[in-house]
Amino acid sequence: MNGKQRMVEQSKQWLCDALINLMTKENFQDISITEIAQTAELSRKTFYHSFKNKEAVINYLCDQLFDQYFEQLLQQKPQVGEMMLKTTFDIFLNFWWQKRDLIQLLIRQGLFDHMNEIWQQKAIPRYQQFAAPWHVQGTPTQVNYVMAFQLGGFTNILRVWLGQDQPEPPEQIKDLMLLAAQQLADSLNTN
Amino acid sequence: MNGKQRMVEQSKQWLCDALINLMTKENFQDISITEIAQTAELSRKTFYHSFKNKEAVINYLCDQLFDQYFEQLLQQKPQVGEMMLKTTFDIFLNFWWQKRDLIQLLIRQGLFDHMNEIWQQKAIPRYQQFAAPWHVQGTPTQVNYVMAFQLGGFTNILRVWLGQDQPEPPEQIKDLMLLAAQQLADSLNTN
DNA sequence: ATACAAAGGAAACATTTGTTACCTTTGTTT
DNA sequence: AAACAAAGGTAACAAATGTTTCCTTTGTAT
Repeated sequence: MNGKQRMVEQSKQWLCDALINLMTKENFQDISITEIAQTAELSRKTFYHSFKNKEAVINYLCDQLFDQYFEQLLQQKPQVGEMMLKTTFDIFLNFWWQKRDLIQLLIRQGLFDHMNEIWQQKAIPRYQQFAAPWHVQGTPTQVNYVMAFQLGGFTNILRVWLGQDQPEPPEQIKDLMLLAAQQLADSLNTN
Repeated sequence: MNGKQRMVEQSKQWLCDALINLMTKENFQDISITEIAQTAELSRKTFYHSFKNKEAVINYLCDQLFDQYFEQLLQQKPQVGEMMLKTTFDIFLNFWWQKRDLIQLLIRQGLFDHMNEIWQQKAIPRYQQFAAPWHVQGTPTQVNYVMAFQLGGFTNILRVWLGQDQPEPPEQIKDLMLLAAQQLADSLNTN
């Protein structure tokens, strides 16, 4: 990354930070571009040079979050076989526990689904080149749906978990998630 | 419902229809309130009387969809025990298959998560007074997470399914969903 | 070192948004 | 039937949005 690009990225980051900062005090809807630019000590022109609108800032933020998550997942690459689901849960829960302040802010501002949209769009292609718990056998279509189901389940647990004012520590949620998966499995076995 | 209320509901419905109509031709972001009002042959004043903004129209629409779904679910109330999960899948898939044109429109316009948000918020309290497949034993917290997981899974399958130009017929998806649940169950049993 | 391209600032601009004031129409109540 | 309240229409309004013009600054390339 050269100096020019770094300059742009820096501006984007400042605008992001400004928006997050404002969101702790004010409703997302009521925050104006002028306000964001002023807080970031940049001109409105620079805002519109960096982003299309307010939502695009959230997109950028979520993109970054997602990339961080995937980086961490690749480092601690869960091994296929036993414990894989548990390890994946662990990485998932610990990552989002670290980011809980930001996520709670997004949830309170009604922007969680915005994140979810980006998450789902980026996750599906990425997981296709990666051994995930749902990567068992099956046609590509089957894998896709199995993945969608589990990914949706994970994300929604995240929503419920961090949507609370005082979320439980990640270890407790891990047990609850295992129970959730187990109960689903049981409801199949009664047929 | 008296005539006055009916009048308001009628206006809301016309505005809804107008927005849906415009969304088939134009990007949601680019549709102005003026345009919606003109298409509905009502004044901007009436729009602002009925809704806070464009998003509120989508909320209203999604509220209606949700209520319709739940009505159908209560009519065909799946019985606890065997086949419950399958019956629930059936109702779910057939309902959304009927509504696929609208859902596909929402997905293409990036409004699926908007629907998801409303869905999740309304579903969790409702399902608490209703025997659902995840209503097995456990503390309220446990039931809540089990429910969140499955609900998120269902919704995300819906996204992937109807996000396609030519979605498979519901029967095929039902098999895929059962497979998804089964594979999750299997990945637990290998531990 | 100079020329060049990309980024930022200032300010003006048309549009859109959300709100308001005033008036007319319509359904409800007594 | 008369009075009233709620809804719709017209038109004006301030504020915010998104775009443009012109100019300055700052890295990059030759």
